[in-house]
Amino acid sequence: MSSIRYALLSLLAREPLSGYDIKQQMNNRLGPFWKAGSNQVYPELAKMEEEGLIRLQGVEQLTYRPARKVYEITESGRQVIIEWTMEPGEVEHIRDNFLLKAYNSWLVAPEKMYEQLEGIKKQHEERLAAYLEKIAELETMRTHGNEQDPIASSISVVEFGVEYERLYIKWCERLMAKQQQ
Amino acid sequence: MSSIRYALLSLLAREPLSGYDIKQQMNNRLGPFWKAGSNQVYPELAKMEEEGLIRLQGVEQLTYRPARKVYEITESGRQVIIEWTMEPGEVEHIRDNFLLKAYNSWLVAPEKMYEQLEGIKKQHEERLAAYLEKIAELETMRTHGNEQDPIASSISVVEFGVEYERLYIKWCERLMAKQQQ
DNA sequence: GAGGACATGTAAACGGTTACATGATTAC
DNA sequence: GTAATCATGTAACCGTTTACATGTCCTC
Repeated sequence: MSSIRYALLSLLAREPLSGYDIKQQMNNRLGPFWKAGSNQVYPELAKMEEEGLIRLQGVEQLTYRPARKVYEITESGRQVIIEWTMEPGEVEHIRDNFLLKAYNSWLVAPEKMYEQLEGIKKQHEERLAAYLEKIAELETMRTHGNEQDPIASSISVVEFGVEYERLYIKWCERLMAKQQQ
Repeated sequence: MSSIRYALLSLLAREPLSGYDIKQQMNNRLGPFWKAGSNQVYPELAKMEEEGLIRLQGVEQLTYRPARKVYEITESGRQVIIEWTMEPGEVEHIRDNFLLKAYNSWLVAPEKMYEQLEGIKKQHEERLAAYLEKIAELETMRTHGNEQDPIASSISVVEFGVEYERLYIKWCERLMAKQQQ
């Protein structure tokens, strides 16, 4: 699938960015959705430039720092990402190690499992708070009544995250109650 | 993390199994949660046997077929999986390509996006039905009032799946409504 | 006679994570 | 003086996916 390529094009379809910007957007802002390391971002940008999907928009040079290379998407790159977005795909499977731990809960003392659940629940509560904040921020930037607004798409994705975290928290609470019976 | 090792031990903690059985359980029954290929299962079983985490319980030989090697967990393996289950861990990020497509929905015609959502929703509805069936099946096997019953743990995990699919379906419906505005 | 189930395994390719390397500036 | 930020990139490793290989039995 090489999903990293599509992730990069998805971001560049919105605005010109440098490799560093892309890493920041992925790891800080939309962190829990996708992540990427420099080793994936920089070589992939180089490949995509060769293939004409993106082009160097400009280079910002400060003497004491590596040149900041800002890329923009080309018409060809836009077509590729649009095609991919419309392409039908298979649903993927949930991959979460904590579910595997829950599958083993019968093996451990209920008090121990309760502690585990408490810790995981807390982490999901933090994520939930971060997503809600992110949505509030995005709402202020939104062009109302325009569903072709990229901000509206961003909000939809983060809303998924909100619902996911709420589900996870509720599920933890239900399991915690069971450990106390 | 080498989560494949923990997945194998989690299954073997419940009952003795062959490599083939394990693949079946992962890819058919609990499919959408974890998957594994033969290239992961067989070498990992061999390594775990060497390390004394599992042992060969017996070999069923039919002349016309490779010998069916059934493994059982050892006390040492049991300790390893219990330790891991109680070990605190970081929450993982959601990795789902369709969310990336939704992030790009502003790029495509609303009718096209509607079709995409319809297809994905359908797939999640099928999964939901399969999970509900699985739970009904598990409920009949359950030892009631015993939370140390492995079946109860299985049910909890599949219940997570149920809630996840319901969330996904609702989210698709909300987005579909937006495409029609 | 074609294809799937059973049952083990290997090989090659891909994708992702962690760590390394450089080097000046700024903040504590 | 220590650590973080900015900014590019490389190297080594690990885990996963897909395909290949063998061989018989059973069903359509």
